[in-house]
Amino acid sequence: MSNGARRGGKTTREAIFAAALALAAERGITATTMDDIAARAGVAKGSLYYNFSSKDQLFDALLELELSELSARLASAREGLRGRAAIRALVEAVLQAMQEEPDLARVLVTEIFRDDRSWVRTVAVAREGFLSAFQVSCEEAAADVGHPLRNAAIVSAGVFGSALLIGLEWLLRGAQTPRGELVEQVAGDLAAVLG
Amino acid sequence: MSNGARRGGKTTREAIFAAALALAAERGITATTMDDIAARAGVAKGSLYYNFSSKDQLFDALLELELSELSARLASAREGLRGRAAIRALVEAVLQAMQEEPDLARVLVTEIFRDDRSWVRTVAVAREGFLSAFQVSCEEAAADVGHPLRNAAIVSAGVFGSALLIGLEWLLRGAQTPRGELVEQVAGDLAAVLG
DNA sequence: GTCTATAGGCTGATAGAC
DNA sequence: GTCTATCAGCCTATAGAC
Repeated sequence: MSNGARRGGKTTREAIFAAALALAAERGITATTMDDIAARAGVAKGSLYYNFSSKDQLFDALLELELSELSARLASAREGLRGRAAIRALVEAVLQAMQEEPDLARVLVTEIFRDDRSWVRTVAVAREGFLSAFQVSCEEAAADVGHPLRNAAIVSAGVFGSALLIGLEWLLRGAQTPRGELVEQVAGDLAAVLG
Repeated sequence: MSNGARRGGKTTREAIFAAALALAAERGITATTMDDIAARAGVAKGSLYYNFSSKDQLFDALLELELSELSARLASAREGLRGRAAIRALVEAVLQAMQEEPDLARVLVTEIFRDDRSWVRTVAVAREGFLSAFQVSCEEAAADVGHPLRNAAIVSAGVFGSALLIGLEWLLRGAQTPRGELVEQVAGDLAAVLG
């Protein structure tokens, strides 16, 4: 087949990515072998090395693709909004992403704190992008209520951390409450509790 | 040597645990080999298998030990306190643990979301213990301000998540602000921002 | 572009001396 | 209890046919 071969509607590259992401979510990247990926993708191992120069490079490319899509989603969620409304939209976008791509969420959480891998830079850049989006909105929200932040970077990390664990707990419980409602409820509850 | 042999003040078992934890923090458990652990601990590989039946069992024992110590610390931090004061004490205890044992923090974060390992139950039990400590205090705090929680489990997960990412960001920036001050500041800032 | 076959290195685990 | 020596299996990566 010519470049961009298709298998059941997917290019070979896409099939490889899908298999690699699913397996990495199940057992972690290190424990995922090239044989596993080839088998799940329905291609031969040789095709993996035709499309990617190594296992590390495969996962670096996969993470870069997924992270750039995620960044775009967060950016568009915040578009046209500011302050508290923007924060709520960002949190809701995080929840939506976790719900729609739980495999990606799991891989990111387990890889985002590692610093010895070849894709550290890819992940670090994305992490900072997420946090800075939250930080801008947090500073706006604080200014809006006349309460300037002393430690904006740490506060926005806190908001991001809430969003992550709230998402995990929510998914664990079957994601019953609708996203918008959940964000509204929990934001109010957290403010009351932290006072 | 008789049972409980010592190497530089540590029993062999302790030396093995210390080496295993440090290596797992650097590269993850899967990527840490028994040869690495033996070399860093200054013992022969045979001694690893004399003290533990397998690599999985070694890490299960390590995590169980560390998690039970962590649980005890959180429980004693909350002792005699309720509501907001208890929440602040819990968050501060989390920050202290992350500061004093960054290796453990990193390993826990990366392993806590995996569900295919032999130590899942060990980690899951600890996770639920942490969250329920937060949940009790959150419900008290909410009741104290006449704002009953609609989703206590999710809200307490949110508080725990804040504590985790706040701790990471704080450590990343050199842990300059003293813990107590940081918790007080950030709790107020978060409440203002989330409104 | 995709396949099969195979090389070469590393890893978990065991056996047996001391 | 701790050591050294060694094995059997698995994993990344390459070579070459089609």
